[in-house]
Amino acid sequence: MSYAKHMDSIQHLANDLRMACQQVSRRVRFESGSELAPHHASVLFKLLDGPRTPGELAELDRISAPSMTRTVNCLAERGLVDTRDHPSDGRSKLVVLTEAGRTLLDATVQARDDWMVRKLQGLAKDELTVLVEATGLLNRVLEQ
Amino acid sequence: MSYAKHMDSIQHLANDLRMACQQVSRRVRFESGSELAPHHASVLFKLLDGPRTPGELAELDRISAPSMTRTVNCLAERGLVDTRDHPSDGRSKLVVLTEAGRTLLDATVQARDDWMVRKLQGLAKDELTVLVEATGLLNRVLEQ
DNA sequence: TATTGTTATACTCTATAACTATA
DNA sequence: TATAGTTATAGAGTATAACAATA
Repeated sequence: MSYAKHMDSIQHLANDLRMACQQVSRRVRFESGSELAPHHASVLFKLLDGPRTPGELAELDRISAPSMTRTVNCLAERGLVDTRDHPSDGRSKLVVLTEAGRTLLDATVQARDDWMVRKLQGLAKDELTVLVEATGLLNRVLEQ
Repeated sequence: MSYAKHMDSIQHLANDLRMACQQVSRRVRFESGSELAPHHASVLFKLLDGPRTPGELAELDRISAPSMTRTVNCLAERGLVDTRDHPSDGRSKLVVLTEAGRTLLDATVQARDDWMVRKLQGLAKDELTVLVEATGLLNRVLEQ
C-alpha cells in the first residue's frame, strides 16, 4: 500500500468512524427514553467520582458559571443533588449526589446500556471481539 | 465461556463502547472548532442528498414544525439555504442548500475529520484495520 | 375535513455584566 | 485586589395552541 493510499484510507476511516460514533451517541439518547436532560445527566455523571464545586462543574461542561448555578439549583429542587459548605473556602460550596440522584443516574446508564446490548446481540463472538479491541483503541486515542 | 459470562461481557462491551462513542461525539464537536451550531449543521447535512420540505426536516430531527420554521428562517437569513415552491403541493415548500451552505458544510466536515485523523495517526496498520472492521459492524447494528 | 406551514406565546438553557462575600 | 458564586437581563432554541392556505 502506497503512502498516499494509506493516508487516503485513514481519512476515509476517520470520516466513517466519526459518523458511526455520532450516530450511536445520538440514537442512544433518543431511543433509550431517559427522563434526564443531557446537561443534567452530564452534571450528575461528574458527581459520581465525588463532590465538585459549581466552578469545576461549569468548566468541565464548558458552560458559564451562572448557567451552572441555574442547573445546580434545578437539580437540587428535584432532590438529585445537595450542596454543602466548602471545607476550606468560604466563598465556595460542594455539590454532592443524593441517593435519589444516584438511583436515577443508575437507571439512565442501565437504559442506555440496554439499548446498546440490544444492538450488539445479533453479532457473532469474533465480531464482538473486534468491537472490544476497537473500544480499547478508541479509549487510547481519546487520551491524547 | 459460559452463557452467563458471555452475557456479562456483552454488557461490559455495551457500556464501554457506548461511552467511547459518546466521548468521540462530544469531543469532536468541542474540539474541531465549528462555526455551525449542532442543530444548524444537522439540517444542512440532511439537505446534502437533495431538497426537503420543512415538515420532513422537522420529523428527521425530532423537533416541532414551528421550531423548524425558525431554524430554516435563520439559515435562510445567513444565506446557507434557499426555499422554493413545492412542485406538486401548494401548501408546502422545498428547502435547498445554497453554494455558501455547501461550502460551510464541507469545511465543517473537513474540520471534524481532521480532528479524527489526528487522533488516528499514532495507530499501527493492524490497529487501523480493527477500527475499519469495527466501523462496519457499528453501521450494521445501527441499521436495526 | 385534513394537512402544511406560520404566528403567538411561553419555558428552558445559554450568555455577559453587575453585585456580594470571602481569600 | 482577586476570586467564587449569585442575581439581573437578554438571546436563542424548543414547545403547544391557534391560525392561514391548500389538498
